[in-house]
Amino acid sequence: MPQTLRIATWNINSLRLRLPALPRLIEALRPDVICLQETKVPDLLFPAQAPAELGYPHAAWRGMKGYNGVAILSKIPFTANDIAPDWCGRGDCRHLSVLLDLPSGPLELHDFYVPAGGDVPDRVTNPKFAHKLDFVAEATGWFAARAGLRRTVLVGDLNIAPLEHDVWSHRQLLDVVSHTPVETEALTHWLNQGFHDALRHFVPEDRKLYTWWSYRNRDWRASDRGRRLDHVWVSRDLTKALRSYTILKDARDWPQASDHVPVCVELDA
DNA sequence: ATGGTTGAGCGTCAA
Repeated sequence: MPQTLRIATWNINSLRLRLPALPRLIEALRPDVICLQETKVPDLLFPAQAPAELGYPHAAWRGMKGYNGVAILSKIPFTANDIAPDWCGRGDCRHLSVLLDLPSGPLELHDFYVPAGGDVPDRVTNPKFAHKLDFVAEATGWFAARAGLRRTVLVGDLNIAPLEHDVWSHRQLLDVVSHTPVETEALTHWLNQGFHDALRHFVPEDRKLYTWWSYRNRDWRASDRGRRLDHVWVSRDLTKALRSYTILKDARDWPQASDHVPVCVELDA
């Protein structure tokens, strides 16, 4: 009887503001591990007692003032896995990795928050777009150098919707940051360094699938101009262990909702 | 082409 493991990922867009929403996520998804992005809280101001109070006694965080920030909350013990570089040398708190201490052996977990990239999809005139492409290229190279990836799960807000049906209108978004060919090709190249797209494992590529809806729509559900920016990837050896997925679309209607909704994948671990 | 909204934290900047 294999033990199942549920890993959730959510761009919480301010941990302190949306801490009251975490019990709803937990009730709905019952995750063993929660990976958060855009915590927007410096490490010294992180509510250190909150994870244990929520039933997640093992926690790690990497944050800064105002922007970015990632955190991992876990029911399962883990050890820090500080093996990655300081991406693009910026110290900007976009990645955290741990080794989950499972009965079947350690499982390597990566929580990423990829730069959004600004508004103009041009690396020459827009330094934020250059940073995004450089970040993805550096991450791709780093995983490429670790050939033979196994027992590894990568989650997070990757800020790129790679497939045609990961956006509401492929044609209208080809020039919009998050869905430009240079980004979607770069993300696919990163994925191909030993990973399998766990959400598209369950949902055929010709079906629309979103995890984010802009705040800038009066009725997000009616207009449904979504994008799939949040991802769960597993190393190829874990493909056969995938059991189910949930995109918690209802969370987009929670009070003071994040513009991203939680995503959860269950696998035999 | 533009604007639309939210968060951090008090200027605008980032998304």
